[in-house]
Amino acid sequence: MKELAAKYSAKDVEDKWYAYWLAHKFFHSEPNEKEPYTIVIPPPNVTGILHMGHVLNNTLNDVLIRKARMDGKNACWVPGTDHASIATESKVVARLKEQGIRKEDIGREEFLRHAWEWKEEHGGIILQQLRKLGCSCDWDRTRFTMEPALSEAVINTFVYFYKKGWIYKGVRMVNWDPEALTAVSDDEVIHKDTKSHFYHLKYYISDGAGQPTDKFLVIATTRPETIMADAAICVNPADERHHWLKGKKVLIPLINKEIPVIEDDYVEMDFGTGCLKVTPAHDVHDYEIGLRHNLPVLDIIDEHGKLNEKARILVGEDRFVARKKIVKMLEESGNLVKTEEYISPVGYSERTDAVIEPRLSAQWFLKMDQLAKVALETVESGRTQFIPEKYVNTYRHWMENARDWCISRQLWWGQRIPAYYLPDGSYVVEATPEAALKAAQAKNPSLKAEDLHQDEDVLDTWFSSWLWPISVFDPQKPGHPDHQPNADLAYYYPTNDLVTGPDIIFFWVARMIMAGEEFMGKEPFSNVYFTGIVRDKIGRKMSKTLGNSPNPLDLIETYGADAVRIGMLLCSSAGNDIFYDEAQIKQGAAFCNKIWNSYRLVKGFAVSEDVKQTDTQRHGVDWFAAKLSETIGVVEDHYRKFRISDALMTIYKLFWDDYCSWYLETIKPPFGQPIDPQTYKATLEYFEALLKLIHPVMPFITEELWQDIMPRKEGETIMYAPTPKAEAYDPSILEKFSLAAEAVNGVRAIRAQRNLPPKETLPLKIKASAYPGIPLIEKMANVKVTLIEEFGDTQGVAFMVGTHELFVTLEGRVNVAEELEKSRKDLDYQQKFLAGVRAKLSNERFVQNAPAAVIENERKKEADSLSKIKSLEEKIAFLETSM
RNA sequence: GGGCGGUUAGCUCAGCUGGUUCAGAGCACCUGCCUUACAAGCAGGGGGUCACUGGUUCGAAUCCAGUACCGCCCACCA
Repeated sequence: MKELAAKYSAKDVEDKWYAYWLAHKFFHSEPNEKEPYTIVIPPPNVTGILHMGHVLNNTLNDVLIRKARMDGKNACWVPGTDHASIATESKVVARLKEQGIRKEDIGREEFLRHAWEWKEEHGGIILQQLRKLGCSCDWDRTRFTMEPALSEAVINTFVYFYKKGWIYKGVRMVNWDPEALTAVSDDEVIHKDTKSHFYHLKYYISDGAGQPTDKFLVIATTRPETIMADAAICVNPADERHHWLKGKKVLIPLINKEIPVIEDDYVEMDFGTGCLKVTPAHDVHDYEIGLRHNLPVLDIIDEHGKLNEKARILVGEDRFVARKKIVKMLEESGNLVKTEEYISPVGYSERTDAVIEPRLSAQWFLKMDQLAKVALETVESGRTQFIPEKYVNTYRHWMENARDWCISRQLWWGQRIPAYYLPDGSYVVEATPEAALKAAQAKNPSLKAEDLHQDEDVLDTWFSSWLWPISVFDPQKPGHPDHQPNADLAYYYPTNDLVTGPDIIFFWVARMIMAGEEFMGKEPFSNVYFTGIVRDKIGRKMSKTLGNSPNPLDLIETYGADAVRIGMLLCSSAGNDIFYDEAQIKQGAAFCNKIWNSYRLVKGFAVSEDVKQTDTQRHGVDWFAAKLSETIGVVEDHYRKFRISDALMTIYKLFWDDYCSWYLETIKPPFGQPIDPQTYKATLEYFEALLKLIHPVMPFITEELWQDIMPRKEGETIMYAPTPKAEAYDPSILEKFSLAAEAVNGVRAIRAQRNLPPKETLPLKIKASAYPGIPLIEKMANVKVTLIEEFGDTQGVAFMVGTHELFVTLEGRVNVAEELEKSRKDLDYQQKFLAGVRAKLSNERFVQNAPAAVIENERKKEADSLSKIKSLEEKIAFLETSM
């Protein structure tokens, strides 16, 4: 690099270095004798595109992995994508719909062909986008949850649990998504308070022959369209108001169907009317009551959420249309007593936002009790730590109440459940059709392959991603606890850190822990860092419909990847939602520019053997060495505690304030003059150390400049430069420097307040026999320092650094009245402060109870204050005489 | 309805087991500077009753209790 531009241009360097890193396989890891450091990526949806949440998450991952790499560990970041069953399938369905094709018409095979096509077209775009961000994933290890080996792992796992007796098929009330036409798990249902109505309906008592009498009871319901499926009316046996109903039968309005009145504790007496209509097919609790009382189940709503012929009326109507219509009909028939406004929690599908319909269907379940128990222990024992810790509570609560996991989905995109049905309706579960046939023939030797029919459902996506930390290394392992782990798995497992959002703590994190414990007997990661959710400036979630989500690639294009990374990290403490603001990215870009320009300065120094290092320069060099070591200690501590944004801010200030504003200004030779070799060498070394420190956060600009500091060989990279280590240093160096710096600040403040030109050298008197860093003060503050015993009777402005008194003489330019007023104010403050300290010291109980160090400190405060008061009084006296 | 977390400067947040002059940082803001690395900059500056109330203590932003508001998780009183 010959001429450095005045501004840093990210565009010119990012692609270049990323290509260089790839060409040299710097991201690739193989097991070796070094300590491994492993991260598996939270696999994004295969057809997804990069959003701000990904940027946050993957920036954090990349910072951790790059840091570990520079710390000398064998760092491996495994990337990949998730097939995302529902999300992908619904996208493919939508696309086919545009072409006028319905998936039912083309059949499974053909549909899957389209889906794979779609995956080939869109799959992996997001991984390309991660490259733009600078992510140092081991791309050779890229995995996909539905690639053959990983699918096999999923199937094996299913067979394993089935044979263990933990997977069972059962008819259950499931959360049915009438839009996606599949069952979803409890966790995929979002309850939202929704305005609805509470309809009070009259049910007339039957005369025993199916005719209404004039007596009736009143029930309250939010779902009048389901009355045709009522199997009973239920009252609490303790409810005296309803004792007269015992043994009676009532008639369902409109269809006049006779149903019994039953009694069950479940009914709350003081809710609604105390009479509950029991509709076993369309409500979970009602289903359970139905089981207890042996009630018939009548399912009147089809998979699309429309009333079927069993409803007898309103057949073919959508459930919500039917609701409106039936209310009208009930009103006309006189059965509607009243309608109340009512807000109740309604379940919505996480994916499609359709209102969930409780629906009875045959589904596959995985028992959770044992798995959850073990996985809870993993976290409670601290073998896996959550950052921040507060999520342990959430986790515990869920684990203690985990319900069996509904793992079947009525979809095609995914791993098909390896259950094979025999003509007699029984089934066998085996990993392959061949094995299934064998198992079937054991039951019935005459069976042939074509007699078997595989279950139509696929498995929940999470049933594959829970294996991720294992299967990416050794897909043979899941489902085979006795299988000897291959070399990769043995080396990389357990992984170190997982960075993910708290929204998938149950979906994914908890289940990975379960699978890890079950198949490996060991937790899948040591630490889980939960990020916050990225929100916009005013706190709204980023969403497509709101249009408040910027395209990260545009931002990278505009500001550079390093700037975007800084922008995301600046305000992201673990577990806190982060409020995205483009201003932060601008701040990142400004920092890039600052680094760039500091390098321009350093690189522009002419070095001459004939020049000797000055005292000031030596002072600066010694000081920064100490400062650097001190700060590295702080940074390491932040990293250990996963306080990434604090680590970043600490380095940011070290670079900007300490290195640029203090150090460089201190050692900078006069304009046009060369610098001595000793100082130059130190300056470059410090610069390089800073680059290394900040590299995990800003990979591109640091590589660009590191490569330019000195000639590097092909194949060298800052990526593998060791993290700078803190050296032992003398803390008094820092103390002395800060005394000097405070003197400089004091003079600068006086200059600024009084509008004194920076070019004018001012006389600075210090009342002391010695003061540290006088040459430095003279250079930085543009003053001429004299050490004196008394100020004498010259005019000027005094200030204090600690207990030292300093004085800028400004003969004839001092507004005595103003100075006097200011000094009196200071004196007043000091006297009050002293009074406070003395009150403390004269408090017997304080002196008795407080630790010695604290008392000692109060004494020192008292002494300091007294000395300040003394000099203020002297000053005031002097000023008064010169009025 | 149950649980968890939060409330500190205009904004986003630090402040670990109570005690250094503890009330902080970054950004934003104000003032003055085109000082030959950087105006994406330099120097200086203002700004907070630490949500509220009470308690514990010699001493509370920090510990305890209550109140208010905010957020998250869990939970289908039909």
